[in-house]
Amino acid sequence: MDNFSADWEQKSLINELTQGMELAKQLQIHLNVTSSSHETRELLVHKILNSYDKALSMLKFRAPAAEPHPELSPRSLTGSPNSEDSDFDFKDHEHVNASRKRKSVPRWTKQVQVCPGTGLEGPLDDGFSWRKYGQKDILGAKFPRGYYRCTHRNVQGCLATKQVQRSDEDPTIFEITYRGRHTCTESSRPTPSEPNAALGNQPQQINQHPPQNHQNPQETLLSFQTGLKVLTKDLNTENQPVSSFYFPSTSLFKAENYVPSHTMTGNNLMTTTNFSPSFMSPGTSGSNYFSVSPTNMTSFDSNQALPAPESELGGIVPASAASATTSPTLGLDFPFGGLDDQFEPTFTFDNSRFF
DNA sequence: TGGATTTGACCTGG
DNA sequence: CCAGGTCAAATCCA
Repeated sequence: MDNFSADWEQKSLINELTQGMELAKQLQIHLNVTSSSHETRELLVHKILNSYDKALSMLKFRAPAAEPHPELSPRSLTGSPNSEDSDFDFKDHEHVNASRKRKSVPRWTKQVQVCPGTGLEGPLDDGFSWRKYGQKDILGAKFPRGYYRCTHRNVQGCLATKQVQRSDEDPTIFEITYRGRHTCTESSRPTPSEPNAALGNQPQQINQHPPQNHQNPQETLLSFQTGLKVLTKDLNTENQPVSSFYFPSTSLFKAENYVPSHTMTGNNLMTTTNFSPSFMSPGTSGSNYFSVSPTNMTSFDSNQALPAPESELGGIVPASAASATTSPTLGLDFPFGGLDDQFEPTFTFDNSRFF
């Protein structure tokens, strides 16, 4: 695996950089062509940024072979969660190595901006069902942080959790940190039939899990259209270890998917939906699939990807469900008033912070 | 009535 | 010791 991964990763890296260069060339051409629309240019810019972002992520994550230590400890459902969660932070790179011990749970952050006027209440619906289990005031933060876990935790043992923190500087921005992958099956994924998913209003989430390719771009897109903007800055992911059960073959599979996925995504977004360029921000299409090291990807796929159409991230939102019932579901429910109604969610992944 | 949210207390890591 | 994260009882809502 190592060899394969390393090799694949290197190729992917080269591929991303090459792609970025090609896109830059295209952009240059478009800049000289009056007929080219602003959107087109912006789109190219986003793609370029995305490519570089991926490339950087690959370099950053090139970690020691990632290996998922799968510790599947089924953490006792009741047990102190900390163990798992505490996992590790990608925040510090260094920790990564050190963290080897801990099983880390994949973790990635997105920033979602909710724009007023969109009518979205919850900022995001990532397609998963989340249940809020806590809220805490964070030092230095104006707004409290909300803690959510997968609704199916008890039933299916899905350990995915997410934290939603509203930005101090811009209340319309929510930083969502996802941890762990969804191991639950469809339950979470929003089925068309499900109210959650269906809710058009909901902001959809945009989850992006790194690894994923899975999701229906279209669904996502639709959601997006609703009003979300997703900016994915970075993603971090770790791989998840847990997946012992995931299919072995993944790597290949992923690899294949991986590449294409971007493309697809990008295309879909653009063609299928009319996203505003902004939407496509670097993060967006690309970001969704951001770069995750192959290794990681592997893991992800299996887990999240599939199930998760939800969000790729796994994260976000139960809201959907919630939305149906209560706004909070999304996970963005903060007591503070109402932003919700009117924001356009933008997701941003920050890998940076993890590095 | 069941499921979800709220919220203060408790636990854990740095 | 402190801050972050989770638990769990109380409460709310459909």
